[in-house]
Amino acid sequence: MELQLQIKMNPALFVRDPESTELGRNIIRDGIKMIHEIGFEDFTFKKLANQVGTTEASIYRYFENKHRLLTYITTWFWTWLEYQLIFHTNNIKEPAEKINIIIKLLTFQAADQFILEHIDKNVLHQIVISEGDKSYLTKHVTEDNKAMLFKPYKDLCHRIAEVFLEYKPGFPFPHSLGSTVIETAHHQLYFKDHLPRLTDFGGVKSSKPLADFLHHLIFSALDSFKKGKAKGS
Amino acid sequence: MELQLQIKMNPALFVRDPESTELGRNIIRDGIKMIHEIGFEDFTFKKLANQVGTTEASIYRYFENKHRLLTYITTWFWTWLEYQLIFHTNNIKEPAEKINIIIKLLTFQAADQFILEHIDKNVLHQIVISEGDKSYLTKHVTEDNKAMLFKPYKDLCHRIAEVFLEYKPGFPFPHSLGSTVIETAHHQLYFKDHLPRLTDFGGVKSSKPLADFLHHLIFSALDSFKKGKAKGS
DNA sequence: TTTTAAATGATAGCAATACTATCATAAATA
DNA sequence: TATTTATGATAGTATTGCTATCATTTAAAA
Repeated sequence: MELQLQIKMNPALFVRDPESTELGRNIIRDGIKMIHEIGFEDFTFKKLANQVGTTEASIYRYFENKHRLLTYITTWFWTWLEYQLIFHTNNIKEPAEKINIIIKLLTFQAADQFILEHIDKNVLHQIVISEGDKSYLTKHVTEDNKAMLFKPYKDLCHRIAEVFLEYKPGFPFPHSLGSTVIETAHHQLYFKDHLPRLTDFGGVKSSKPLADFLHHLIFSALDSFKKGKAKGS
Repeated sequence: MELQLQIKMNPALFVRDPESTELGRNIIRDGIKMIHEIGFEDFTFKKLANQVGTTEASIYRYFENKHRLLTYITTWFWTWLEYQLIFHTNNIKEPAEKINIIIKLLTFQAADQFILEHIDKNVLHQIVISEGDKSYLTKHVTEDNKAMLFKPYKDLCHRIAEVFLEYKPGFPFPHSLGSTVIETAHHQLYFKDHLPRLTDFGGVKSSKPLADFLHHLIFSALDSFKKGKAKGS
């Protein structure tokens, strides 16, 4: 059986649905490739048009601007990651085990059970690490947020928060711990490769030490919480 | 006594030292103001020139481009924050108390003992929260890092790491915890204001719940560590 | 199969951005 | 007073970030 998954994206993200045509899928595929190669700042629709073998105008028929395309692909990633979480934690009873799966997913150590022909997920992960924050670090966050553009990120965060609460009912910071863990996973990977002195894993190739760090961070935060007491120490 | 502090900046950050002239200081002052008002993406040297009452060309005599100006001001902030840390923890014996001061500083709850006439530190803090990450999330990080542009950030992180180690010798992730805490302080403040569902402090004005969260995160991570055992749980 | 609609290509154009260069003048320093 | 240094004024250029028009190809509906 070959499993073909289609992630339904928020229509507010695009002008014309890129999944509906060959050209649209090429724009996504080469867009991911190109943003990864030259970085979001140097990336332009003109360059992308050349790569895809189409015109600038045609790309604008799919995406309002390059920022929307970035939000599209990062959002795609969040949706995919939430699906991974649901899939991998299915039938698992122990919340502690679920947390371990979350850590594996965030550090990209879990096997993916389905293939998406035109999307290179490792490259996509790199983009989310290096450029992902830029999708919401803008003056139009509030507007974008109202258009529900960040819902997949919030859904993922909420789902993680629920697992934390399942493990430790009454824990007062499940969402903040959730977003912190997601962000930290990315930042620490970025720092490891580019600013290693900000981490303790400089020079290490494996993402295991990062997983250990996240593991320690999460479980110590949850385990040390005693009901009726928000502060540690 | 009026204390006038001059932060010596890495000359690689500028073409001509903006602290050396009136115009330079105006560029910094209005630059901070303007980046805060319209956001880094929409900010241009032409607009800044208009605001300052000078020409585009003159601004280019001080900074290579707007990205360098951003790095200049965020770096200034890190240097200032490290100084604050040194000042506020001076003569304090207990590492636990030092950690509490770090939390206060990161959540901007500590009083500043000196004035810098042309720099609005609250606005600067907002910029570091909203735009700061963009100074190193580029394709030229490695180059910039070699030019030591991020040294102040790394110094601050290292100093925090030292306090963590002082509190808990042998703790295996002092730098990662340091950078995580710095980043988390900023992200959670940003989320609180713009994407509140990613936090547990939505609607709360005070930064006290964030301070509580950071407090819990740090102390649980440090306290739960037992020698010879890297993992929690 | 025809007709009609939808998607793409080709081309043009325009205001703004991100610079670089030149020269004159004003201000500070030797 | 001579001379360096800083700024202002102005111009120019390639690229970016779009929008618009019209012809053509492709796909869907009649």
